[in-house]
Amino acid sequence: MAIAVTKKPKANVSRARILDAAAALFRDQGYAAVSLRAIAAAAGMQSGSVYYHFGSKEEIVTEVLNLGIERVHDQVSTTIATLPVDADAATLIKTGIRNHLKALFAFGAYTSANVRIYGQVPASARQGNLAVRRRYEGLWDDILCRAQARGGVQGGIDLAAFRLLLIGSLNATLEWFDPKRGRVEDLAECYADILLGGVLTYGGGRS
Amino acid sequence: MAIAVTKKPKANVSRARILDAAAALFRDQGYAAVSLRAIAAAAGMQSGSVYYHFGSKEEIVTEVLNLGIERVHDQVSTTIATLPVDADAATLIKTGIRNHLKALFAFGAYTSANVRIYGQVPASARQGNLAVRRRYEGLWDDILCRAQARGGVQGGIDLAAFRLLLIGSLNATLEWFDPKRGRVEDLAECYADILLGGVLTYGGGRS
DNA sequence: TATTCTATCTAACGATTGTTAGTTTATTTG
DNA sequence: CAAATAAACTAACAATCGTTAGATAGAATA
Repeated sequence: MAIAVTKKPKANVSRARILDAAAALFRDQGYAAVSLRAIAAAAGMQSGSVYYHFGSKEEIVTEVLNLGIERVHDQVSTTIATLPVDADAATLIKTGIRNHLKALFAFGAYTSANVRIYGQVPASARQGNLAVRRRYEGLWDDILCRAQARGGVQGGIDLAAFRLLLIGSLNATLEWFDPKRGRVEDLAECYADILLGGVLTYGGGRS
Repeated sequence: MAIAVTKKPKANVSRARILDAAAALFRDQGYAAVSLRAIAAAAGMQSGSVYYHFGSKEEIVTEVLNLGIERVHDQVSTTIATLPVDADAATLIKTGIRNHLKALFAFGAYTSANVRIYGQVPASARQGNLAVRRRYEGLWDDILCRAQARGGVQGGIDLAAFRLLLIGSLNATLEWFDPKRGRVEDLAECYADILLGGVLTYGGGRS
């Protein structure tokens, strides 16, 4: 009988195609401008068929929003976990920045859609995204807190404000940086240099 | 006869009401989600009447986009101009940051709308906003270049990247900062401290 | 006062929206 | 092979969309 593990294999493929199509369309045109017919067409099916996989347009956008954040969360969380326990503040924050940016552009459709349409999605979809959002903010709070505990952060720095500045500036790169015209690693290095220079105590000692 | 300067006084009032209403609605719901009927209702008229003042929905959004940037431009440009010619790098950049944020929240509907919907507006509206955008980027390039000439900027800093990081992080505050719960001046101080500490040569010398 | 212009309203147009119901074709299971 | 389930299709629904045309008030002008 082989191993009957994968249930409904074809449905999962179609589901993924719908989500991919929706994410790309939402990113480019916004939530309301994208019709279910456009999503269905981009996924290679008729509009009615989409309702076999999702209950409503709202359900689709909620899943797109969640996937956008979860994929960045996983990438940052995983790579931070590989660092030695005594990693210094600069290494911690730099690793977070590099992998946030990497995930941002690797899953561009979902992450761009999230950044762009979050503010204009139905309230219930925003509500459905809140927990995942909070969880990612918590991950960064942990990273920054750990960096501070290692003694590498300036005294007067408001960690919550720094987290907002950091994530805000990283997400804004989606609006101008083209990964085909430059390496994401270089972008990360550049941003980390600027941001860390203002936060790390031992970043001083310049002329 | 008095001075017959102001032509069509009532039309200008209605025009402004339409733009105000449109900016707030675009900010909250995105471009496509806002109907002309909703704009008209918020401006206190019927949908057909809007077409007396604007030729199309696209024309409205183009003007909203332009006003959003122009008002920030004017505020920053004006305040920078009042600085002494020998103002140092920190003063220059800090003044830019403070007044960018002040204008951002003073004209919240227009500036938020600009930041949020620029990526999902018809191509022609984006095209109509390009010149104003470029002009504001040029203003910041001038400020940063002048700061560098005054000798206050670290050697390795990529000024173009810094400008993108700076404006990106400032605009992102629209998504979380509430001017009713905190002073914009304090926000500016906090952001300037973090951002400048990483760019200014004389920002070093910490423990 | 008669006329013209300004600013608005009303009513309708074809197109498109999210969604649903019923049907048909593949695929899996017994 | 037969029965059952999965996954798609077609066609239509009421509602709403941007936009237009023509009518109608009020204000300014002559």
